Amino acid sequence: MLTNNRLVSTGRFTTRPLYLQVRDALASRIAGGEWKPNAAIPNEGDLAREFGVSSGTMRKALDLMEGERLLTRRQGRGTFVNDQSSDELAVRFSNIRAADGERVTGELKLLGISQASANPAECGRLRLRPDDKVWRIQQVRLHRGEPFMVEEASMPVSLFPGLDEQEAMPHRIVVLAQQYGILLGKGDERVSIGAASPSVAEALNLKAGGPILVLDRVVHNLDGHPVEWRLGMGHFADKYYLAEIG
Amino acid sequence: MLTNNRLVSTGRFTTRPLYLQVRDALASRIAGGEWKPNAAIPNEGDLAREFGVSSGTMRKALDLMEGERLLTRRQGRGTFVNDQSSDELAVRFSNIRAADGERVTGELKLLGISQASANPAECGRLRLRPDDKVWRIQQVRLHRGEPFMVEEASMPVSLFPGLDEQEAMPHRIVVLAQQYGILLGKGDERVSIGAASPSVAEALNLKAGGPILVLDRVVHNLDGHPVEWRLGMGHFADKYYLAEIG
DNA sequence: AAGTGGTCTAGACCACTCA
DNA sequence: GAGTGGTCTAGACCACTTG
Repeated sequence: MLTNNRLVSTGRFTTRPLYLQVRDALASRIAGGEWKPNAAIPNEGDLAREFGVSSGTMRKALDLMEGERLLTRRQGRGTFVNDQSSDELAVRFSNIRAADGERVTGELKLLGISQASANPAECGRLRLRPDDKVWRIQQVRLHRGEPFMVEEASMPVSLFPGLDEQEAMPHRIVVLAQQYGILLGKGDERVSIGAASPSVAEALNLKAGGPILVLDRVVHNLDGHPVEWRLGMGHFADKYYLAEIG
Repeated sequence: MLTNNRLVSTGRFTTRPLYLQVRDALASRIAGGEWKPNAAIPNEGDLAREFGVSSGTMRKALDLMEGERLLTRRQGRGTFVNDQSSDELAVRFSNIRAADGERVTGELKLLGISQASANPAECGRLRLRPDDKVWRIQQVRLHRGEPFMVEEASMPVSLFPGLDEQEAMPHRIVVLAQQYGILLGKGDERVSIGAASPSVAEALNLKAGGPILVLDRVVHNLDGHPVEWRLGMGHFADKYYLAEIG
């Protein structure tokens, strides 16, 4: 229970642990833009005093947020808000590697964007109802000038209002989410074998019907609600998909 | 610095943090079989007293080990050593799912096991030298009686001495590691498209040269050293590979 | 009621960074 | 030398499980 940056527990009912309430309050400062990317935030002691909790509790909240990739703490320097569009973090949902092990992100070319009512597949993957609206974005990803993956992304319009009116629309969901005050958590990606459709084959200079990898990815926010569904299709002749497991 | 379950810091040189020393000591009790799978271990206070640290420090060590999947803590009940061969944990490196989302582990059929000097590929993936010995194991994985994946695994003989003399050799690396006192950490898996070799095609009832998924996986111990390299090959017509990302 | 882990406190001291 | 996060202590109280 949170009132004016002061956290209280009624003592009568089971309350959300203090350190989680603190985390929520701090996270909303980041999401709301009150604390900007790369900015230093007050030190542990000051924050603890401000929220009326012990420094141990504040530390637990901050440690948790570091694990959620919202903050970076550096001994002797301070605590900083992570910039989700930094080189390091912007690629965290891209798991394609070149043969030499180097991460392949490539550049994106926008093919089209449109708005529609969610189809059954989108309803299932994004947990929407049939009358909910989605953005649909088609893109091609290039590596050294060569197209290697066709992408079809869907996002709830409710989360990204006015997306098509942006002059320079960012292509990465990570950057987009930061702009719209959405804190991203984990995603899951289904990798399977498919056959190149004529349009995919043409875009990637492949033989129609030939084998391709299909990357079916859903990215969630910190609460686990779907934010983006993306279908990626490519041959990945001299590339591989890298998963960390265990 | 650890002497007779008593942890001391010299104060003069930089020492490994206490909670990490405690973690190492507790982990070696599990690896060494002193604490058996599913057994309850002493409570926080008793352990803290035994090691001469505060309960906060002991808690930090225990929390860390819970994150490493060595322990499970349950409020009101106690702290328990995880059984790595339990249904829940034994499958943690298996990421194949059926079309309905159900995890597919299947049964393993052993085709052969042999010992050899590590080839260049094994040296690279397992960080061995050319004169190091490896076990090579060939298996086929069945789902509802149907073979769907051919597996070729390599493991350092130094980690698994006498492996071929076991009467009932366990197939899962997780179970094997627990028997040999190896604590597993994370793994990485490379997923790519390949073509079915004649032998693979025959084993799986596929067309030779047809597209298959190749799963190239290395499992490490808690220190990050490679324990097993496995190549899995299959078509996965009605299955997909699921990766958790972010 | 007894025992467990989970939360929370209010400090101390250390290691690191930077002006 | 001042300021930061990292480690560590020695408790208290709460929530949960079990006999």
